Amino acid sequence: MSEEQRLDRLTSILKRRGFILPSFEIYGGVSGLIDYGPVGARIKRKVTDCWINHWLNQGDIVEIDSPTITPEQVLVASGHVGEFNDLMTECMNCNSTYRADHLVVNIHEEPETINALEMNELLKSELIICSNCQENKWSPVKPMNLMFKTGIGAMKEQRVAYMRPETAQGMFMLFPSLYRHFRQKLPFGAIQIGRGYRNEISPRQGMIRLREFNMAELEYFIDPDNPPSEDLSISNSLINLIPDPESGFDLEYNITFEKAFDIGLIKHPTVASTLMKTWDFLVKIGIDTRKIRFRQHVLNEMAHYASDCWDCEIFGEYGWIECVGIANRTCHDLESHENESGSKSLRAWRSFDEPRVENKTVISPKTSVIGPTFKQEAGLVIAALEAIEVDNDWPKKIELSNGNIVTITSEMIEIREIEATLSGEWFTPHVIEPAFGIDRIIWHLLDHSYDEIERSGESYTIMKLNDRVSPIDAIILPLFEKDGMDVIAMKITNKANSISGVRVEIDTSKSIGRRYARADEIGVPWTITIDHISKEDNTVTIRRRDDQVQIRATIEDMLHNLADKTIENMFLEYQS
RNA sequence: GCGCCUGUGGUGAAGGGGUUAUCACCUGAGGUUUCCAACCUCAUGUCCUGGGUUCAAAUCCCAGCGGGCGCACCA
Repeated sequence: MSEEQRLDRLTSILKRRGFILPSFEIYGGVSGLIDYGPVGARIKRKVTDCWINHWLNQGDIVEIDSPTITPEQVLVASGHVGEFNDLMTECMNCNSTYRADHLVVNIHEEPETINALEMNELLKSELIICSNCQENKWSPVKPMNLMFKTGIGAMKEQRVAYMRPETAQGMFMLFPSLYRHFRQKLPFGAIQIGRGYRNEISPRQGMIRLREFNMAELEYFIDPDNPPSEDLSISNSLINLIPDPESGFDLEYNITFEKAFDIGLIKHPTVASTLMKTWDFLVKIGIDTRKIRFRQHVLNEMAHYASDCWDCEIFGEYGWIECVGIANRTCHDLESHENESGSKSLRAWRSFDEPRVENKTVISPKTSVIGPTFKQEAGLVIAALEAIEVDNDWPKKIELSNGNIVTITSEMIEIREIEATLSGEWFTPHVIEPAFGIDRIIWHLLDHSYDEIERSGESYTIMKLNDRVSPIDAIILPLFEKDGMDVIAMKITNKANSISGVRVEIDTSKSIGRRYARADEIGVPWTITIDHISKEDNTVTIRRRDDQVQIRATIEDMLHNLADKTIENMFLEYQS
């Protein structure tokens, strides 16, 4: 079997056996959209369930679910509307396409703020030449919208909206509710699994770059002055870490998370524990530990909201692919939403250890004088007085917010010493976010599990998925579909499926060897065979997929272990 | 978006301006004491879509759609 063709063989088996297929194929298909077939959808369900439990088990994290249709304002505040509407231009000589803001970066301070008309003018500058052909004949710029735009409302006056490019905004929208739910104590987090949408220019590489994809994100809200940390010494795995090349560290490390944090490679304690939990999850579902690495973003690669960022990359047929992004989004999102919406409920309260007593000198307006003097402008006068510095230089002229200048005399005010007791303060929480690309993770899970072996001169395929993520728990096989074996098999199937959390299927067609082969191909870890002896003594054979070892057990024991997910323990004397 | 290559049953391939398009595997029905893709009989095909050239197009040409690679893009 040639290694070069492995990707083709894997892709075709995924299609043939109902894991992953192109969407809308009878209409020609749409690039960047895929279907999970009957086998793939089961695996996806198992992976996402496992992910949800992984985080919920932490105790201070809850699950939420929010709409994919998102009003424009939300995405203006988050920065996506600006970021996702880049202007593109084309070289009229050689047809190369560029982002216009990248071209003018040397002649303009803030390229991202330029509008289309300005940009067309700037591109006429002789300084801007095509790096491909050295000409400077640029087409008029066109916006490249990476978000799917839609409108809320069926008739006129639609409110502009977009399909969400990430699930995270849902968690930020629910911050006030989460804050109450957790009885106003940080840290806490919210997770969400759902679809995200990006209208990619050119989706490529099978299911790696999709236009509609499954994301799983955690927003973990923390007090930046008191960031929670976990005991990193519980993990002694050596982790492949690639620091930012400009950070002054070596190019690559293989060290524990604890060590990486101690030497300052991972700077933030909560980021460090998030990296560790990300690693734990990937290992739990069966990603090959040798094919995981964490790469620190260089400063200018970081997203507009992030202050510290690591990618978790997994190696597969397409090379190293970013599958999880771990970012310290700081207070960016909550603060932006506070500014955009005017909401005051996006903050948390931090009590001081000791109440702070502050003595202040303030200008206290005498409203009994100011009122009759300034009449309807009195309110503006009081507001203006609050903003000026305290001194004893009266009378003085001050400017009101409506532009009028008024004279304030010492009779209108009183200079007073006041004592204020502050028991705490409001602040905007920081957010640590791991964002998992579920489709990319499932791709690599299948890639790492796909095993091609040779058996009696023929190639043989085993999908070595572990119990946690296998599409079904077991397949029930009557050796013959007669003599009562079919009846026993049906009984076992019904009984097993009535156990909560257990899913089995029955397969009666073709020879027993072929049925084993089919089960191996879709990654079923156990096959249960009913033969003539089963009728005599209620025993069946259990076959272990990965080494074809068989044991004999009673139906009762088998069902018991299936329910407890402990079939493996029945093979203890056959350790391979 | 641009350039090059490409599209034939579920999968993998062969062929190719002219009756009914070929093969293997898979799948379905039946048979066979059938424990690792055994065997026997039978069954199952929009040659990606649209337009053009032609007496005749799955085949040649053009466009679209899909796939691969390169450039650009991937906040």
